Amino acid sequence: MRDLLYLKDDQIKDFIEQIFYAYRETYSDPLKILKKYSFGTAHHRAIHIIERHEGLTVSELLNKLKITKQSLNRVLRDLIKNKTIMLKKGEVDSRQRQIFLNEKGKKLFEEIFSEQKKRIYNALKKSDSDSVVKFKMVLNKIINE
Amino acid sequence: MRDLLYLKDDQIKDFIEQIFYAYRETYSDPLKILKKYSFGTAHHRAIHIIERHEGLTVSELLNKLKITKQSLNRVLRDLIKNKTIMLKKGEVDSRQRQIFLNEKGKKLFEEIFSEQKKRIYNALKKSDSDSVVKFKMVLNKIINE
DNA sequence: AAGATATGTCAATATAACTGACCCAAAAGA
DNA sequence: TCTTTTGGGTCAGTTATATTGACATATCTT
Repeated sequence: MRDLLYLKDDQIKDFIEQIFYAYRETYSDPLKILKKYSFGTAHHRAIHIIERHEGLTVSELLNKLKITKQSLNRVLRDLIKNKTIMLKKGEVDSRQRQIFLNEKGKKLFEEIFSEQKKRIYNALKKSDSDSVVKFKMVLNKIINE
Repeated sequence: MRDLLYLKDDQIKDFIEQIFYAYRETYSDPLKILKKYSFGTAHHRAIHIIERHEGLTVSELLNKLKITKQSLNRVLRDLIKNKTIMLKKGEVDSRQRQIFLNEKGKKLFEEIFSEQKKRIYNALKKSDSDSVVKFKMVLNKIINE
C-alpha cells in the first residue's frame, strides 16, 4: 500500500495555516487605497464580485458573500452613496435589482486591483503554466468540496 | 512571443475571488464546534498556530497573526481561562512567555481539526500528488511575495 | 544605573458581522 | 381575483474582532 504523504495530517494542517496567510496577505495589500475612500474589506469584496459578475442580482451577491442582507445593505448603501455602483430594476423580474459598477466604480476597481494584482502576478510569474493550472484545480476542489 | 494566458488579468481576478472563498469555507466549517466553547475564529486561528508551533512566544504568535497585542490578549485570556492553553516563562529570557496547548487544548484542537480536515482531505484525495505539490508551491509563493 | 524589550492591561473606538421584527412591491399560484 | 411567496429594504440592538493610545512591570542589555 502506498504511503500517501500528501494526505497526511501535518500536510493538511500546513494547508489550513497557509490558506489563512494567503487570504490575509492578498486582501490586506489594497487596504490603504480603500481607506482613501473610507471603505474596508467588506466593500472591497463586494466591488470585486460585482466586477467579476456585472449585473448580478442582490440575492446572487448575497449567495456569493454569504452574509446577511442587513450586513450587505450597509455596504451597498455606502457604495451607492459614493456613486461606485448603481442598481437597475431586473428586466424579467422587476422585484430584483441588478448591480453594476458605474464609471467611478470601474476606476476604483482598477486602482484596487492594480495594487492587489502584484502579489498574485509575481507569484504566478515565478511558477510554470502547469503549476498554475494545478493550483487552480486544487483550489477549486477545496471550494466545491 | 508567447501568450501567457495564465498571467492574464482575468485569471488573476479569478484567483483573488477564489482565495477568498477557499479561506471562508475552510474556516467556517468548524464554527459550530467553536461555538460550543464560546470561541470564534480568532480563537481558532490562535489554537491552530499554537498547535503547529508549540512553545512559540507571544511575540512570535503576534507576528504570525499580525494583530495587535491588545487583540491577541483578549483571545489568550479566554483560552487560558478555559484551560485550553498555558504560558510558561521563557527559559533563556524570562520576560518571554512560551505558549503551549494543555491536554484540554489538544483535545479541542483535534475536535476542530477533524471537522476542518474533511474539506481539504477530500480535495487532495481527488487530486494527484503532483498537483498537490504544485498547489503548495504556488500558495507559498503568494504568501512570500 | 539607565535604557530597551517583552508582555500585560485599561479605555475608547471602528468595522463587520449577527438576530429579530417589520415593510412594500411584484410575481406566482390557487 | 385573492392569497401566498419571493426579492429587496430598513430599524434597532447586539456581538466579535479589530484598532489607537497610554501606561505598568519585569527583565535583559549596555
